[in-house]
Amino acid sequence: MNINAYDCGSVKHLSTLFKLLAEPNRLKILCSLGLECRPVSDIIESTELSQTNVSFHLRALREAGLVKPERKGAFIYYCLPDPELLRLLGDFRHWLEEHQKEKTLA
Amino acid sequence: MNINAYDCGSVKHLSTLFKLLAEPNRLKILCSLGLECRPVSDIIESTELSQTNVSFHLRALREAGLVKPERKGAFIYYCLPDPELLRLLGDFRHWLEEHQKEKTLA
DNA sequence: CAATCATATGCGTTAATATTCATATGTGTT
DNA sequence: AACACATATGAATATTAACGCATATGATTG
Repeated sequence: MNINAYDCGSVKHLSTLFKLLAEPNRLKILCSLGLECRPVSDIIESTELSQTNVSFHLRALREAGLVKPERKGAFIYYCLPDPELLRLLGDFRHWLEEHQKEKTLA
Repeated sequence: MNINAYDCGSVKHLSTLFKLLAEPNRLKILCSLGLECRPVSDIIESTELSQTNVSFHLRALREAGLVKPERKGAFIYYCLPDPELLRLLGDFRHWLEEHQKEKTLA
């Protein structure tokens, strides 16, 4: 039915993933986590976002399985269950840099 | 000032890129292009979107340099100037699949 | 078990983005 | 030059998502 040269698979899933990553504050949160597990209070501090806002974004990330909460006493630590994600982000960043170069050259 | 474990570089740029990719119809368009150059009419047909809408999204992609227009007579062909982008999309898709597995296992 | 701290949630407001409609521009054809 | 076709654009609307406030929940400490 479709004459696409390239199958992107479930566009829907990809797009929801990208939507999550497209929000600057969520990206900040992911980066502030890095490979470590950190309590929400740490994230609030390092991102300088409001508590409500951090919680809001963490929920989105959590529900998508991009971060995983773990209770430790009164604190809830969040981590990336799959740090591979950071590598992918790095790949994109790298691509962006190259891509910028080409654009300014052309 | 910042105790981030991981530097995601310019979050801003990454986020604008992801924002572009987060729109399902834009993704569709990119995939419908694949490695080929195609006139807008083709894109309209294969994505089944309205002409206006395709044009709208093409503009966004064009302004970001993700697609490049080239006039051929009355037609305007669009291509990916850097097909590497498709590979990155593939990486993400692949990651998503793996990630889903893990989630359902856990 | 009251008080306090960490985090989450419901709700209303606001801002951003997509979509459509009508119309404009640019190109090839007769 | 008039017409038909391909694509773009402006304005209005519709949809979606972010943010803050107030408050709820769950855990710890005295």
